[in-house]
Amino acid sequence: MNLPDLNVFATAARLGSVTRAAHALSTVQSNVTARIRLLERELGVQLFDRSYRGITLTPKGEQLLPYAQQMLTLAENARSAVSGPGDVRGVLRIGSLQSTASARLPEVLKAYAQRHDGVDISIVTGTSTELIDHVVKNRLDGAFVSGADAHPDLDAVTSFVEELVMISPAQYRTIRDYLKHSSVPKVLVFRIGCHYRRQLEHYLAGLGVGGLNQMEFGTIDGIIGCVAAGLGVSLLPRSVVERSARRREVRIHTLPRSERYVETQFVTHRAQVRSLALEQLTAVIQSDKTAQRRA
Amino acid sequence: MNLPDLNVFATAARLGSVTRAAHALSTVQSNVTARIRLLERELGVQLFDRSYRGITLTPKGEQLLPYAQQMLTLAENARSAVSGPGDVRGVLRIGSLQSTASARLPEVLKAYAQRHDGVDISIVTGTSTELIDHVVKNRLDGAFVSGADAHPDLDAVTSFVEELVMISPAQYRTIRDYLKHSSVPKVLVFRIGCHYRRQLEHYLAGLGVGGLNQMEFGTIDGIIGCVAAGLGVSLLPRSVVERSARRREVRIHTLPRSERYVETQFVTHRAQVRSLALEQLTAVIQSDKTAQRRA
DNA sequence: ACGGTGCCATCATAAGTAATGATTCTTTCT
DNA sequence: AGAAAGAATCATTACTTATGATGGCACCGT
Repeated sequence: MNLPDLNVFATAARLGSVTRAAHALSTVQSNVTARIRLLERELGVQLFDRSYRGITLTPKGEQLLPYAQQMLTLAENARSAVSGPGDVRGVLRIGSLQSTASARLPEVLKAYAQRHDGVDISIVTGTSTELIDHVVKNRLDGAFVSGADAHPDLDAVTSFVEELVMISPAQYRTIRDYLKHSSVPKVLVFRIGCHYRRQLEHYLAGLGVGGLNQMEFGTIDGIIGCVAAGLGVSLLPRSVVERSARRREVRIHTLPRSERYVETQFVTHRAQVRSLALEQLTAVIQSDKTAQRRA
Repeated sequence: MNLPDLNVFATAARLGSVTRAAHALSTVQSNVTARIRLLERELGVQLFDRSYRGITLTPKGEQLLPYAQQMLTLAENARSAVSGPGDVRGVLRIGSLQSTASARLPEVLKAYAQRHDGVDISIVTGTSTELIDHVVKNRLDGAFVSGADAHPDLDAVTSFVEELVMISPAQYRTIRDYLKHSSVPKVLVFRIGCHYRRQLEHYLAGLGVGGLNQMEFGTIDGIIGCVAAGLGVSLLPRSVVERSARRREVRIHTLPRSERYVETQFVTHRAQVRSLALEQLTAVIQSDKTAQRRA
């Protein structure tokens, strides 16, 4: 087992294709095949299932992948610890809530990219529960989530504090006003699992509203648009609403203090070896946070 | 950077000699030299200082070593995760208090060796503070210590609960009896830093005895012998005293409940990748503990 | 001072591994 | 059936690694 071969393995696993891995590694297809076969022979197990459409990891391959990744990041870290950072490169797989992605991430990523280009960042969005699962299962290097209820396998740092606001069609001046006019309030939420939804339910329960009529959305603008059109209300970070092109079409209701704030945390796997790129990203998040606090 | 070369590097670092590393790895000296030089060229730093007596790590080399070790244990772990454990081999560097080493370790090591031979274990003894430092600095894989005051970098599991007893020359029937006859009590202890010493001071302070006259020893039998000869008193685990050939020559005083027990813990580095051999050792320790409890 | 000893570096050569490009095999899509 | 996409195989070339012999350096004992 040696590191170059593990790198070939990990790349092929990521790209799902021998040919594409060969291109990515600037070598030829037959070589990638040979390296992988060597690994398989050495370990005595099949790592990939081959098909006409490419390759997919076998369960054994899935098992090997995290080890391979850790060894490779350790090698990277060792290199830069010993012979100076050089330019950090690699891939960071980051997850984010959609609201964070649209309102907060651009700034963070811009700051990050300015300081450290050479790192490719891929962002996937999802609900907190999904993202946390991905980080735990090592399919993401880190994620911005809400309410990471102190998961034992995760490290979390608070990255943003969001003010939540409720939005309603523009004609209602207060939330009670809206509730009065719609016997069963309609609530527009992101996909199920989103943390904001619980917050919203809790708040409305406090106002004596029980059964919610829920609609699920994939995009922020969809939600705001539908609220504007009178379809229902929603709960979103103020930063998201303010940034929307359609913000004049809805009314923004400030929430009582106790319900108002929600923390977005950046979570990473505790037991995993942290790549330099990831260290740098957390550093940027931290500095962004202090900048925010000063403002 | 590849794993075989890192293994050469780590072995050479451990043995402090190119030639001996070559023997240990069943290759030739010139090859070891070449592998190391390749690593040095690749990283652009000097890893060893060469002298006529062998080689020693440079600071850069020291930096690299823990990374190399982690990658190598990860490779081992990966291999056995994917293609079954095979036989685990390697080196475990374990630290122990001298009292634990003489009274408790033989049993543990015997149980371990029965189940998993092929692992070489080296035991070094020292005081808790020394050993903890070694584990933190990664010069030991684990250590049996007392009073590992929740060091943030260490994981600790309680491995033995020792009953401490005081021993005095045989003619004194109680501790007070001894104290009456010697205005400044002499206390025989292991090297400074030993946790038992604090315990003893605390206990004697409770009996109204202040300034202790202390003598330092390197061996258990030395202490017991000197106590027998009337030189002073000491505080030791009952298991140690009972096992001594000279136990009839001293009197054993049971301590009050509150001072009686001390826990020996097995500590390991929290952030370090754990080798399989180390996992197995902790497993043996755990099972030994439950066996002990049942007895 | 001088040969002996232990240790590392260097070098030419042999042995072994890895990369390439061309070709073949397999599976699906049209 | 033919085309397309993708992986395996293979002979060849390029490169790395291992070997054993040799040389150099710093000490040690006489």
